Amino acid sequence: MGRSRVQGKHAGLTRDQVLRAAVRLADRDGVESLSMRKLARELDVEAMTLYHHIQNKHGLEDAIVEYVLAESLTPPPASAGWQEVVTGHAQELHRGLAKHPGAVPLFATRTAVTPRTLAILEGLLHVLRDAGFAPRTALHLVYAVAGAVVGQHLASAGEPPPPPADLAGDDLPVLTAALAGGPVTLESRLEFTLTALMAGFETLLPRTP
Amino acid sequence: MGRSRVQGKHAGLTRDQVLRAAVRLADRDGVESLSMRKLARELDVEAMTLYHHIQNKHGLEDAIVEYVLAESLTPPPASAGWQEVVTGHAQELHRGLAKHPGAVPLFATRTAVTPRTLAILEGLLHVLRDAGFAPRTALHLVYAVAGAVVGQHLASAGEPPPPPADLAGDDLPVLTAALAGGPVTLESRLEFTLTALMAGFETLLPRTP
DNA sequence: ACCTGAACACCGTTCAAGT
DNA sequence: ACCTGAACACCGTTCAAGT
Repeated sequence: MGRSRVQGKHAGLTRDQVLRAAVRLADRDGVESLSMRKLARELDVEAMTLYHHIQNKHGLEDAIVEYVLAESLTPPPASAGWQEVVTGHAQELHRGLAKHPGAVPLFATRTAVTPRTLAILEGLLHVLRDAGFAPRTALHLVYAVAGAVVGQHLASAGEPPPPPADLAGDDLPVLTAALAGGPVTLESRLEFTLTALMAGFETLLPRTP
Repeated sequence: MGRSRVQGKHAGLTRDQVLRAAVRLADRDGVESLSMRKLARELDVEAMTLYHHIQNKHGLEDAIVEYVLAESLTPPPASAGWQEVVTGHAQELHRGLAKHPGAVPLFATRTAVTPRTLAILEGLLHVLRDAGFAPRTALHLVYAVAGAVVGQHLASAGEPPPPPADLAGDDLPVLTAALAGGPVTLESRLEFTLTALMAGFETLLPRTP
């Protein structure tokens, strides 16, 4: 709002426009096919122009991850139970990745450490510590949940989920039985993993009967 | 052993040599910098020669994943407790990834469904079913473990593990406390995650006192 | 059969130059 | 300040040709 922009030729390409276009392209065609030149074309600009808004391609990838996280994660409510807070965080992360499937592979290699994500992390740790977890245990717990969510997304980000049911024949009876109810979906895998993790976390807590 | 190789010029580049060189280069420089041309140079051969042994770069990446898994995973002992079998499998996967850090990012996008990996999966499912898990639950369990191991490896495959201790100041007291004992390592994160998962799995089993 | 070389359509990024 | 165009050093892959 209010930036006067009558200097050059196209005038006024913002970093935010660049990032939004990058996320859109990644979601449409996949990150691996996202190139500086293609992104520039999409923005009706020369490729070199982008370097005024981001450092380089690495920086663009980091920024995409930060963008998705900023859009998805909210500070945890300080007055809720730790189970609620942790599963809520997992769900936010899950929805963010589901909304931006093209960005998922970037979560494999890049990490976004921003003031905002650090503040959210601190919020989670605070709730967990108040619930009785030691600070370091709480940090491990958050890493475990985040790693599980990202890990399950990545596992289904590749090719279409391999339906090895046909290959099975009679050699793989238990696998065949397991797949009889249809292919295992990302959602069901994620729900199972988080349920198991949460149940496991409970056992780490000192008894409070 | 025994293949006569006196036909062309260099004579006798095998697929296995190609794969070994690819894994070595990936571990040395990272997958993202692994190129057909570089790999060919390493093997003292023209880039196009590689296409006689692999379909294309995609195929090479799949083959690297298969190579690492074949090297790391063994069929589970049929006569061991399910806890032993599952944690053993997780450890094999962990060691394989630790031995080939350059290949780790590939596990994010590619999946290796070979007769061998399917047989190992069936072995795991068999043990779990005998232990009282429903086939589909067993499959979810294996996916949860594999996703956790890969997820934790990926989380630390990126940049040097972010040491946000200094950024913390006084705004992030619980995080600062959590990091007081030094940075959280891949090993400790993995151990915590697997311990929590295993504890969670126990609660899914019908009581057998 | 196995390997080569030139060629095509791309990349990310630097640098000097334009307005 | 912001944007451009040419240039450099790369890519993966096709294709026709060599032995």
